[in-house]
Amino acid sequence: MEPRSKHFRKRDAILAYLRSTDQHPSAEAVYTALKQQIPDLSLGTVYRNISLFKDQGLIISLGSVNGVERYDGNIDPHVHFVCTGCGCVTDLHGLSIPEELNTAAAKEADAIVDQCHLTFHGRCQTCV
Amino acid sequence: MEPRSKHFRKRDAILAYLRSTDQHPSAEAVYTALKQQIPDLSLGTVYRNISLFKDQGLIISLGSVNGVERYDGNIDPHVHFVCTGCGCVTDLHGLSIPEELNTAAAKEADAIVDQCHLTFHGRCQTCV
DNA sequence: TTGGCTGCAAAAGTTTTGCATAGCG
DNA sequence: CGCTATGCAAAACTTTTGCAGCCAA
Repeated sequence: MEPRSKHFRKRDAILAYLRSTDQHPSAEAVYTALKQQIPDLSLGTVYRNISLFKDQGLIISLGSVNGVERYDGNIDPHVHFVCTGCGCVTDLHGLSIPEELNTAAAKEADAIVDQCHLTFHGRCQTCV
Repeated sequence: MEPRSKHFRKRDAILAYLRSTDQHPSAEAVYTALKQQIPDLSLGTVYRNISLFKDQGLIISLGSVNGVERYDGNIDPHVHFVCTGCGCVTDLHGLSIPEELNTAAAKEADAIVDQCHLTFHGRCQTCV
């Protein structure tokens, strides 16, 4: 993505990074990764922009893993696996969430449902 | 549940409370609720015991809602709805997680899967 | 006496926020 | 000249931890 202008350089970089990786990084991880290319980036800016993206629906939060919130720039519904050992998060693209669950959930919860997260927890191969 | 002894009075109370409510409380909420009956309860004790119960598999963590971790004393697999407005968490007992997803997930993740969380996010009736 | 549970308070870690500055239009 | 984005540092908040006291065996 071409930066819109110098003014949005950092905001764009943060979103681009979240979209480019499948690591489901934390705010700190985004900061560390971008700090190399953008030395004057500050952690506050990362948090502020991530919060913005979340509100705008440009990214989703996967919730906390070991006390740290993780984010996903891929807002297509998909399934996750979280390793309770190393905290890695991987996509399970082979699985899908049955379509009928969404409407059934909205009906039973008597609510407006806008997201559905299906997450498996366990131990990855290196952490068994 | 009858307290085993004075020695375990608080531990038992915390677990009993988690099992008795369908509110999916945070540590602070457990503390506040029990503080009335047990005035000398401390927040550290709640956190310590909750952490213990989690390790023992007596309760499960539902992840963070608005930056606060929520717990469920019902360890039977079931589906949740989380309101992004008020942060309330409700059980959707009418839905179930398709059995075949579990084995498929373990296979694709090439991992040992021990938990599966299916959570819908949206707005409850009072928060629409 | 020993070992486990707890209160209390300090510490640690994460996330938010206030303020001043700089860049864009 | 506003308005927005940002750096920096302080603050807020949640959760963990060290230490001393207490109770049961």
